[in-house]
Amino acid sequence: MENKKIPNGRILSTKDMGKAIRAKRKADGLTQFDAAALCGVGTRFLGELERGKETAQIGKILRIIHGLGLALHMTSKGIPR
Amino acid sequence: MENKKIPNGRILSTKDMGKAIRAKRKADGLTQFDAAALCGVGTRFLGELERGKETAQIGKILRIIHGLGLALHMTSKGIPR
DNA sequence: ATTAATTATTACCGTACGGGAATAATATCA
DNA sequence: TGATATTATTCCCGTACGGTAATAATTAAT
Repeated sequence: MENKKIPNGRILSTKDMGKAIRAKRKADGLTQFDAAALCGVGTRFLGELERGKETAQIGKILRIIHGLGLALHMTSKGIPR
Repeated sequence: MENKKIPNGRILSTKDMGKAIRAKRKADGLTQFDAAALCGVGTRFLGELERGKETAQIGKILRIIHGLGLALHMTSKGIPR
């Protein structure tokens, strides 16, 4: 929700997700153009996702996440699996 | 990707995500109807998401995840944050 | 085995997603 | 500071998302 810090990569909003994706992309020294091509999406999509677009489609998001070498985990709150 | 087991809630595909969401919903004894109402989405959306729909929109997905008391985390592969 | 509950499928329809390209705005670099 | 690189915005357009309701199919309960 708040754009400040993301405690241990917890995703509460699309903003959080976008920030994490952008951070990884930049850490790897990729432009949006490069990363989009690498992940098989358009630059428009990647840019919008990084800016926190709520209507972005999950299949494409997962392609970006895995294409950039990120991992996504779902747990039950309070009881990590 | 394979629909068998999901090691520690790792999400590699929309199928994984859908299975995890359905599992939590059932563990809490909710019908799709109840859970959809709880999370503010339609039953159609929830049903499709649980079945692994790739074009479901992330904003709505996050509503369901948090509405059901699940948590989502993104990490860099190999180096947990 | 039968009934009840739940889920999947289908239809209608208004809104909109995202590719690709061009251009404006912003950030980075020397 | 000026040049270059990168990102954001805008446009066109074909495809489609998701709410709602009805119904078929499947699962659960008795």
